[in-house]
Amino acid sequence: MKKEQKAADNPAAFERSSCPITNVLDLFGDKWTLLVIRDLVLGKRRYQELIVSPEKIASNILADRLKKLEDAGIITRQAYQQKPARYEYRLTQKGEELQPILEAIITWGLKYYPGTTIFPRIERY
Amino acid sequence: MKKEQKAADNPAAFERSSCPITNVLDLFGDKWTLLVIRDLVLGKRRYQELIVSPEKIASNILADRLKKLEDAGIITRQAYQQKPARYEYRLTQKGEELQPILEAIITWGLKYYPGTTIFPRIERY
DNA sequence: TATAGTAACTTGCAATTTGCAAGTTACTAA
DNA sequence: TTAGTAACTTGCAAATTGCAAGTTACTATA
Repeated sequence: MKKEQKAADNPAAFERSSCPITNVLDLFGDKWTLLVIRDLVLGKRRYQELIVSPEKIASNILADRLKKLEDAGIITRQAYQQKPARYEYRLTQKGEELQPILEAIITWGLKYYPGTTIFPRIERY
Repeated sequence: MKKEQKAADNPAAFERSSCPITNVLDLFGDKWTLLVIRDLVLGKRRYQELIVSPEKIASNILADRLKKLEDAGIITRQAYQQKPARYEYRLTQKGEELQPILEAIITWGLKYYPGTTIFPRIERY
């Protein structure tokens, strides 16, 4: 639906409605974004670390999701070297506070998808 | 990616990986499915009740999501009259147990999307 | 008998997103 | 000069989303 028509119904200028769930899903409602958050929680930082996962995320999808998360203030992108510039991604406070959502999903998933197991955190110095 | 190649990497035959989050997102990782669950939690039962929401879900998307949720055992579809057959949808126990996920999303959403408010439950007899 | 209304969808198709796989950039190392 | 690396971008086919009209199986009304 056109943004202008939704705006008419929606004076506070949320994208689809004033429901918090709707607004969260506007950012996280796809199959990949919360998996990127998972991997950052587990300690991955660099693009090459994030691209390696059993789910085999496509590199244009990973790049797209990282950009959206950065724009939303969920993660930061920081250079760890200069020539050439290379970057690490970290969760912000806002991003860290997504963990209860992941935990609730894990709780439900472990119960209803027997045989699933939580992935280990990677060691970081 | 082809299902056969993923199956090779994935002996327990999960769609993408053995992570519980991944499996939950295989069903809920889109912008609409958790909103359908929200509306069922709020007491909506019939298709015409579910189709009316500020987010203006498309009727083919609603039908598609209800079918998927029924196939996954999250909701039931029961006739409330016979001629013509007309149906109500209810959450199963498995579906009710999604509420902690919605609650975690709401908690984060209320904090980070100021001005959002939780929708009221509808009165039911 | 004809017409209108209702609820629960289905359909055709355009627009958008996903995902494959190759390519690009800006460096360093050999 | 060539190869390697990390972080993406690109072109394009396949899949999904979403619009809006249509269908089905009934009942109500004139």
